[in-house]
Formats: sequence, C-alpha cells, structure tokens
Amino acid sequence: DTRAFVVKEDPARPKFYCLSMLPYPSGALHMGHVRNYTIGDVISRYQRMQGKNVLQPMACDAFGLPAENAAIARGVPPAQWTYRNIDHMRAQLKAMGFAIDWSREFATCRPEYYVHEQRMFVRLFKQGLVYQKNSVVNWDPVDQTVLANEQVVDGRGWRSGAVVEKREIPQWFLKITAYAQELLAELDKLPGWPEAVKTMQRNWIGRSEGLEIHFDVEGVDESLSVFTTRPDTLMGATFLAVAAEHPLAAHAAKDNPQIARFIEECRHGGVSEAELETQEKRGIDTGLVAIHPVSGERLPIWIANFVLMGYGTGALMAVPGHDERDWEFAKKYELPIRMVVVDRAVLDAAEEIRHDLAKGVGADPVGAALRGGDVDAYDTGAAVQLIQAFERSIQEGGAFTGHGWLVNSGEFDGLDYEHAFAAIGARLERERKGQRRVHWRLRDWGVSRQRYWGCPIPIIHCANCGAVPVPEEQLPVVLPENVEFSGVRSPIKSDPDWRITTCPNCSGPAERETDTFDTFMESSWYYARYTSPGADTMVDARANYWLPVNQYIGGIEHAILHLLYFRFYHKLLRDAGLVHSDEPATNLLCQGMVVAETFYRDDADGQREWINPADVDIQRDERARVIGATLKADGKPVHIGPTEKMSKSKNNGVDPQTMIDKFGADTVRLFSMFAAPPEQSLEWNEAGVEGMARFLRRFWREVTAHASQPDHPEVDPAALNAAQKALRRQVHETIAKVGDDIGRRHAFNTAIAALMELLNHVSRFDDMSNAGRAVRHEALEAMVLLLNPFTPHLSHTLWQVLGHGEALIEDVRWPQADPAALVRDSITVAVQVNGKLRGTIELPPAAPRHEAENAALAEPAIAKFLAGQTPRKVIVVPDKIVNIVV
RNA sequence: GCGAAAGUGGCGGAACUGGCAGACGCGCUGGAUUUAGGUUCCAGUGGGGCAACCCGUGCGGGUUCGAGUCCCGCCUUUCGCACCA
Repeated sequence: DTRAFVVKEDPARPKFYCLSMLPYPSGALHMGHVRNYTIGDVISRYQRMQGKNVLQPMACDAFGLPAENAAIARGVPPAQWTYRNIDHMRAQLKAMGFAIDWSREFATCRPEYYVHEQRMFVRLFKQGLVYQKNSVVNWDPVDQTVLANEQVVDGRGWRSGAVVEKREIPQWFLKITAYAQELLAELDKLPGWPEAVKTMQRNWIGRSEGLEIHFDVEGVDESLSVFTTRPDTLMGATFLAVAAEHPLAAHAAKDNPQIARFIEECRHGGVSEAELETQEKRGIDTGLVAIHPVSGERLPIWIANFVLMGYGTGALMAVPGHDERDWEFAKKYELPIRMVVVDRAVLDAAEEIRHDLAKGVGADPVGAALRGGDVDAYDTGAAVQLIQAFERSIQEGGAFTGHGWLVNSGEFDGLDYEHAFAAIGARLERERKGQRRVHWRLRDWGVSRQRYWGCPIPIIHCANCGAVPVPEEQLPVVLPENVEFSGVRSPIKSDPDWRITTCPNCSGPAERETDTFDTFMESSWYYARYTSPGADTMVDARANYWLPVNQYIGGIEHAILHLLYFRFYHKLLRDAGLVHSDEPATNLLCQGMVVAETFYRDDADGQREWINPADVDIQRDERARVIGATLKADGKPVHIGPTEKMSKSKNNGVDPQTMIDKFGADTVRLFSMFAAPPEQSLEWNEAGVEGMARFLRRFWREVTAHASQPDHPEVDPAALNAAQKALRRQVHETIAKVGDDIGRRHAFNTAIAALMELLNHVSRFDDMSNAGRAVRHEALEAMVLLLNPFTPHLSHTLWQVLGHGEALIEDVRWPQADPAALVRDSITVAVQVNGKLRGTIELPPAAPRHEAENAALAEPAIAKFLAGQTPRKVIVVPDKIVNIVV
C-alpha cells in the first residue's frame, strides 16, 4: 500500500519538491531498502535534472498494531506476535530491512505531531463539526476487537468466515457532510484528475434532489416524513414502509410481540450469508395508518427490511407501480399496484381517446379506457388496448421506472416529470405537508479507532459535563509507552493510570477517551505539513507558497476514502485560515496494481490449494502458446487460474527482492516501468526482467567499448555524412520524445522503448571515423542521462566511465534536443489507392501538393493499380499520405 | 442491477490530433560462435497463399478519400457501488 506521492512545482524559480510515503510493512511489495523505486522517484529525478530542486522521499504514515497483527496473533502465543511494544516493533521493522531513519523521519503520525491534529479536533468540536454517537460495528467475540467492514464482507480478507457480532459503541464523527456540496461541485474544477476517480467520488457523495413529504399518522401525534426523488409518483403511493430501527416501528412493537420479534430478527439476521445474497424482501404490517397528503386516502404502514435507517428519513412512500423494490414487496404481500406514470405512446393514446370522446370520458381518458365502458362504440380500440396492455405490464411484469407523463393523478394529469415535481412540490409546501430537500449518500467520517498506537482523541468524559475537549495548555495528549500487551485489546483501555483523570470544567472525576484517530487522519494533512518543517502550527505561511500540489500520485484503491478525506481536510485547513487554496492537488495520476498469474490444485476435500508462480513451470507448444503448467517439485500438472492482484489468499505474491538480488534494483525498476503504462496494472513476469538485464548489459558494453577509445572528438554538425546525420537526428528525436514521455505523458514504457530502439541503431553504427565517434559519443552521453531516472546507479557509473567527474549525475543538465539536428532531408510518404496502401515515395519536407501528387502518380508500383484509369480525386496530406481515388 | 474503464499477434504492450496497424520487449524458429549448456551475435516471426495478392484491432451496422481511433446497437472482461427511496 503506497498511499501517495506528491510532486510540487515551485511557482517562483521554478523548482520542484518531491515527497513520498513508505508503504506499510505488511504490503506484498515492501520496499524498505529499495527506497528509490517508484514512479514518484522517476519523476523527481527527471525534474531535478531539469534544473529543479528536489527533496528526497521521506517516510510517513502510522505503523500501528492493526488488525492484521491480531490475525497473526490468532492462536499464536503473545511472545511470537509481530510487535509486542513500540521498541519491539522498531526492532522488527529494522530486522525486516526497513531503512527507516527514525531520527530524520518526518511523519505526521509521530507523537510530536499529535498536538496539531488534536488542536484541529478541538477547534472543530467548538465549531460543532464534531460529534459523538453510538454506531453499530462488527465485533469479533474471539479476539475482542472491532473489525473493519471489508474484513467481514469481503471474502478476500483473512477474517472471512469468522464469527461476527453486531455491537453498538460510541464513536466520534467529523462532519464531512457539511462540505458535501463543495466537495461535489469542485470536482468540476479538477480537469487534471482522472474521470474514473471523479465519477466514483460523485457517486460516493451521492447528491439527490427530492421532496420530503409528511404523512399524518392516525392516532400518533407526530407525522411520518419520507424522502423521495420521484414526487411525480406521489399519487401512486399505496403504502408506506419504515426501517426496523425507525421510532414508529418501536411504537408499533410496544404492544405487539409479533412485530417486536420481526424487528429483533432484522437486527440479527443482517449479517447471515444467505440473507445478504438473496436479499429477500420481508416485512410486517404495523397496523398503523397514514393519510395521503393529497388524496386523503388511508395507507397502511409496514416495516420492511429493505428500508435503510441510514438513508433519508428511514422511511419511504412505496410506489409499486414505479419502483422495482416496492413492486417486489407489493407482489409478495399482495398490496395494491397503481399506474400513475406512462410513456409517450400511452399518453398519445389517452389524448386520442380524449379527443374522440370528449363527451363520454370527460377529463379521465385513461380511467375510461381501463374501465372499458362504451369506448368500443368508437374507433379507439387500438388506443384502449395500448393503455390496457401498459397497465397489465405494470401489474404483472414489473414496475415502470422511467420518467414519463402523469395519469390517474387528478389535477396533475398530463404533466411530465419536471412539471409534476414542481406542481406537487408547490402544493405540499403551500399546505406545509412537505418541502424540497437535497439528500446526500455521503456519511460523516467516523474517526474513532479502538486500538493502541495512534493519536489519542483529546476528549475527557465527565459524568456531569459530558464530553469536554482537553484544554489547549494540556495538549498534546500522548500515549503511555510502558504498556504491556495482554490481549488483542488496546492496552490503554485497561490502563487506569492513564485513563482516570479529572474534568477540566468541574474538576470532578472523569475518564479519558481511549480511542485513537483513524490513520486516514494523518495521511490527510501530511502533504501540507511537508511544506512547513519545524512549524509550531499545523502548517505555516510556507504552505501557501507551495500548495496546491501540482502532481499527486497514488493507487486507484484510494479513489474514494483517502482522496476524499484529503480534499476535505484541505478545506478544513483553509477554513482555519492555514491555507488559501480550495483543493489540495491539481493533477492526479493513479498507478495500477501489480498482478500475477495464479495456479492451483484441488485437493481431496475439494479445497483449492493455491501455488506460488515461483514454484511452477509453464509448458508451451511450438507456437509458444501456453498449453499447461507443472509444479516444479513433482513435475505434475497444476491448473492455471486467472491473472489477479497479488494477494496472500491466491498465493501469487512475488517478492521483488529475489529479483533485485539476481538482477539489481536498476533492472527491476526499469522493467516495472517498461512493462505497462503507470495507470494500468502491471503483470509481473520474470522473463521480461531478463530482457531488461540484456538491454542494460548491451548498453554497458557499448559505453565501455566506446570509452576505451583514446579521444572523444566534438560533433561538427556541418561535416557529417548522411548516416552520421541520420543517427544524430535520431538521438535528438529520442531526447525530445523521452522528455515529453516522462514529463508530460508519464508514459515511461514508451520512453524506455525509444531508448532501446536508439541503442539498436547505435550498435549497428560501426563508423569509426572521427565524425562517427563524435556522433556516437553524443548519443551515449545523452542515453546515460536519459536513462538516469530509471537506472540511477548504472547511469551514475557510466557517466564517470564517459569521463565526467560530477559527484551526482542529477546535477548534470537534462539533455536538450537541438532543433537543427531534427531537420530531415526527405520524408517517406505513404501512397494509397482507394484507401489501400500500395507503396511509398520519398519527398522533401513540406513538398507542395502538386509535387506529391505527381510523384505518387509517377511511381511504377502505383501506376499498376491505376490500370490506366484517370484518378477521380487525389487527397494529399503533406508529409504523411497521398490517397488516389479511382 | 447501477456507474466507470477496457477489448489490438503466442504474451506484455505501441500507434499522442482520423493518415504506412503491431514500435519496443518477451517467447518461438533457423543459423553463427562454443567440447557442451549458458552467454553473445545474425536472420525470421499477425493469418492464408508457390506467388501476384487476399484477410486482419471483440461482434454487427454507419460516417469518411481513409477508422484500432468518431457515431449507433450488441457481446465480453475488469474495477467501483450495491435494497440510496
């Protein structure tokens, strides 16, 4: 998990600032001792050579005692746990090869930064942007820990199959919903962000506009409010439904044990596998009756398991005719289904009937059609049938959920969606039975974590005063370090010395909050803190000099959570007066994941045993198609599974360290940059790494052989022959391409391909004349520099082999393409006849149209295809193509 | 189900603005060097055909002198969200 890299352009000089975060130690591709390994590093090296100041990557993020360590602890005696305490953790990380210099480390998770997060939290507390409420969590009764959602639901997690209980515990929330509108609107001001990420964030924020409608309930004082985005279907509502947790459900359960039992089932049945998969709709009639705000009709109120307490008001008006879920529910419990919205064809049919039968049907042609009546006497049979067929499809086939035109809706008949929304909204607002509302899918950010090692939430709980923020002069609240781990449970929860305190308000007995912040908190402001090392406040004025970040790089897996919190926190910083910009990063690049083939065998119990790719041999036929795979150990066949994200469960993780040991870090990095464009997933394939090693060996030989020459003449562009000129041109084309590919397109794979192509030409160029050696020297120097972002160690050495003394190759200027060298004497132009390629011709650059046309027609290979016919038309695209149409 | 992205040789991928499809690499075939294996070097490598040539970018249409690229309709895969009222 590499959460992110940031690259920052200095607006004044311009210089660059590049930072990165270390991955978690648990990651499959941990890179502790291959620090300079990643995309962020390639970009930073490139920029440094462009004459920009670059800061080397630094470590960030919290190394905690998260759930995965509890996993390791499961069934394992405490002495063998991954980390027993902080010192042990540090020692273990060091032993794992993490080159973390704790003295230089600059991470927002470190205790010296707690104070800033805690001040921010207290500030938000006072502004009412923080609150505590009970919330249901997934609880592992064996380990006594809270499980993250993905550990329960997601079958890929190690916890799948664990016994899980629902528990209600108090949690702290940050009101990110207060910023929902801004977070949504400003996505439109981020053209440098991938569309996929913006779409995901839009869906996650989930703005929907609708009407909140109040239904009076017979025998109950308070009215029942529902939210709907389809007020146009109001007249089709045939019942109301509330969530099991809704107060009205509790009210109904008071003297009805059957309802109470149903509510209890809903609460507990929620996590059973079968329930989740079938999502069968179940419900029970409360016996309560609501009054339709327009028609005055009496509608039954049901409790239904598909109504979510967390969305809208926890209650809905069910319109089975025009909503899939409501339709399914109505069918099951035989509730009425009413057609109130129809498509254009039905509306036209109704118009026809109305027109022809103005006397007979009055204002209700649809009703007349459905009732049959005497419409048969007139020539409207087809229209009647159409309406009846539509009605039947809604009754029997399924809901019509599209927007359409209203029928069976009294005064609203004939209106389309927009007009019906406006008319019904206006009427309900006038009668104070409803109002327009915007609802958000986005939930507030729950920041409480029930674990040790993290920033403590600076709150003191007092029996008299409630939750009281820790006063400024007592900040920071730090964790006790001399704790013992006696279970998976966070040790501070059972440490009375730390927990018991006095209330800052009333001096009465009180307890500290023992939860710590979500680690997303730290990664939400580190980029800003990096601009202000040593500042007393969270950030200082330097932040406005550097921010916003020009180029942010991170995995797509953070599209929603981290990247939304990151944007949110920037707005909090802004509103605290700490930064002036609205958004933290203008450009975002999401790199893909590392994937690998999977292999498995089915054992006797029908269980799949996944086999690591390193233990498998691949068989191919003579056309090199894969025909099978065998286990190295026994030579017997194994099944080939799909190519998937590296994971422990599929046993397809490959440690790059093995390959780094074999080929060196330069080669492995070059391969990982070459194999796929950064935003795509990278298929890990050992054979490809060998190709990279081959290329670097050839390059090494080429440079050392050249360097062994006694002298290195300067290039004299005026004195070059055609071949020398051609090579020199390619050198400068490559310089231009590599710079553009790295700097603008981030297409590292094509940059490397261009360098390989150039090496192929340089190897074939065996001109040992002075001019020839001069051209080769220029080519090799350029290539060493162009390769430096990818292969810093090799480039550093080869630069010295070429006779240079700089301590750091990054201090050498990035090569610049010479425009004069790029000029061509002639250009190959393709010639097509009727759109098919039939030959090529050589033309001087920017040759006039008639010249290109004449040359093409004169070409013998072309004349053959014209068969003496006169061309009807000739299309000339200068320097590219001539197309002759006959 | 909804939303997004993507389908190109045996494989990873290139083709950036509608203009020579398959760059570069892997793999494979043949040859040279080598006692041999490995390494290295040379040649070949989308399919069909002796050849001229024909066919080829998931499928079916369309626009265009010209389509991998643009438009319409399908299919498939991956990712994300999933009873969102």
